[in-house]
Amino acid sequence: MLPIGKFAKAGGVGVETIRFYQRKGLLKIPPQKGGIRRYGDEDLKQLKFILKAKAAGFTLAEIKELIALDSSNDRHKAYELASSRVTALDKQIAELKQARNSLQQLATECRNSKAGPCPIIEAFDV
Amino acid sequence: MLPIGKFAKAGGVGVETIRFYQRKGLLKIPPQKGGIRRYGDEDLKQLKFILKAKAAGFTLAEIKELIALDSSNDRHKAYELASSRVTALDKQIAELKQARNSLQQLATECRNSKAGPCPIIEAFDV
DNA sequence: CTTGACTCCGTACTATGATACGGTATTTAT
DNA sequence: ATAAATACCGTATCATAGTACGGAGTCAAG
Repeated sequence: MLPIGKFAKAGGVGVETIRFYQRKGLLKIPPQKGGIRRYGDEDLKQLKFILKAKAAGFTLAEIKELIALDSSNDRHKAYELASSRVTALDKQIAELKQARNSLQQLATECRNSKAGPCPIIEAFDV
Repeated sequence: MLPIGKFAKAGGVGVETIRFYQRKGLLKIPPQKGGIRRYGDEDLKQLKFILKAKAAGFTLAEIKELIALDSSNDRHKAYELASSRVTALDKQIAELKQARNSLQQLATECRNSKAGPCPIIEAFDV
């Protein structure tokens, strides 16, 4: 049973982030021993859940929803949330790829051409 | 020469966004006719520059830098900004792809399996 | 048994990118 | 010529995701 500092370190986040998640209702407040909260494996699991979902692009609000589904075991809702996130990710990835390729193109042109205005600036200019 | 409302519409943004960009120094304040600002082609070009650069993932602060480069014509700096943005985009795209694929996998599993706990929740849980 | 590290709590502040509000001035359409 | 629609300006507020601060309490090691 870890105090908040070690718990945060175990999750790779700051102490204030833990407290922030608690205030947001994403992490429950564990039982206290003499005013000091002690965190166990379940809490760490929950924290890692949050961090993984975050890495998948879920917002904290969506993560809160997912956590609620955990109790209700509403697979359909979970499926929908995941699917719409996949769609959103696809869109975002496509956009970023597009931006990435144009930008790469411009950077190369900028390096290869000596005369005239910088192609990078110019491209955004038109 | 358009007033701010039509100018904003022409760029596909809100009036307040124009004013916000002006305050941030991204858009210059055009000459006024009796207290009312009138926007021309150059202003629209500048606005579209900002929007395109934003779409490429530049922050407003970076865009401000790019705009400054426009005047100084510092190709080397522009190349560096673009390159580091390409690198950042590559990293971001890779991460999103990873997240996307795991999530897709989970969504499929969730739909195909009937028994046991929801794989989506479970995956984040472990 | 004290000193230093850690915790708790509430509140405030940060960054980013807008968006809204309220009062005044100006423009435009009828 | 007057009323509705716009514009101007400064300030405030929002959303998201934290980060920081100050004072009081607690814990652990020498």
